[in-house]
Amino acid sequence: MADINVSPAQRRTTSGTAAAGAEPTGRDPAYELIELMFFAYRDFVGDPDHVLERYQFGRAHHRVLHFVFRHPEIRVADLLDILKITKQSLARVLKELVEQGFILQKEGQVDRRQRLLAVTEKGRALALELAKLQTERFARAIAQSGTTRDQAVRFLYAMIDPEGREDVTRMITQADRALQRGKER
Amino acid sequence: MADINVSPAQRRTTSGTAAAGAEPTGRDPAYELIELMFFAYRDFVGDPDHVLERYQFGRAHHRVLHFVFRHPEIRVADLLDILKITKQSLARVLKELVEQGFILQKEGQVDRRQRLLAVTEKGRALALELAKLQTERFARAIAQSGTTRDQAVRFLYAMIDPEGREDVTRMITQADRALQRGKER
DNA sequence: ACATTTATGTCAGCCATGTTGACATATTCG
DNA sequence: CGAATATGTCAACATGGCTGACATAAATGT
Repeated sequence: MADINVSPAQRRTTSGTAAAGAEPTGRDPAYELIELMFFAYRDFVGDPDHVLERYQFGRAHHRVLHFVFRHPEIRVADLLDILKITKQSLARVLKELVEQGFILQKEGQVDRRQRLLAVTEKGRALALELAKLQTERFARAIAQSGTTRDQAVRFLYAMIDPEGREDVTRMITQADRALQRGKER
Repeated sequence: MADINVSPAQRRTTSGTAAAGAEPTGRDPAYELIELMFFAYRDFVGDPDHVLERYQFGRAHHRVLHFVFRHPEIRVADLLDILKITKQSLARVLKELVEQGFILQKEGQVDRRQRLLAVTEKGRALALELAKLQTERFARAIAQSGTTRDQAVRFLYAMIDPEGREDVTRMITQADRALQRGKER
């Protein structure tokens, strides 16, 4: 309650469309938003970064751990598809996560070529710890900015390429359901 | 007007505080927001990435070019301070930007140890092109999400570490003024 | 005036994480 | 059975961070 910050927006009078004598070549660049996005993301990933140092892990490990946590028994190919990296890149970090006991691989039951990935209890704990850090940042940001959670969701969603939105939506709801099933069991 | 998208938020009923029989260890992780932020940022930097390929530049070049564009005659030390990288890292990309005529360095008038950095006309053009791509993404996101620009600004601002906010605010307003002076001249 | 500090540059090497290309293995499928 | 698929692995390379050490020129303090 104490921390309603003075935001840069309060110093602004106009926004967007140039009223001054500029060329009519589209709209004014939104430098403020661009830079805020840059710094916001930097801090957003900064929290987990610090924790991951404990295990000599980097952001790549975080991403793998997070999405494996969110998609228990995910196939390697699907994980690659989410991360949009090559299997060689994945192999390096995945190897370390497996060796240190955060993730385990098991042979697929229906298709034995598959190496299904899932987090161990240790992996779950770390993934949760990192997610909570980021969740708290969002909670603070939402509260302090006077936005609603849904506004933030809609805004970030709309920042994604239109072609990719459907996939992301599907992915998220699917993960939510999978995690829900895990809890019930 | 045609493109009011169906956002993931519309499928949700509750949000945040767990009503189910979970442990009262803080709030539910905001996986949706976390992942949306990840994909939003990926696409946000993706646009410039494609353009930069033309010059064999990467994101590092983009960041340098952008902040030099925004802070004409910036000192090397100040640029390092904004980017939070080492001078050795900066040197590599800066060298290429100078060699290819996007940025020029001039000796400081008052303190001749300084190498003040500024974009050339070519550099300005590229920086503007990239900024416009990102601006369009924001404009779309704001329009389609039914947020206001100020809401977005306040939200992103509040995502930044509290300790860093003042600096960011100061930096942005200062850059705005510098750019304004440049226009008037 | 001279010693110190400051602003910047540079060399060398390391690390993390991405890439491509080629090839191996096991399994499934038509 | 042969082709396609899922995965793993080896080797080499690119990018962009990092540390440490050292060099130079200019400013600054006593």
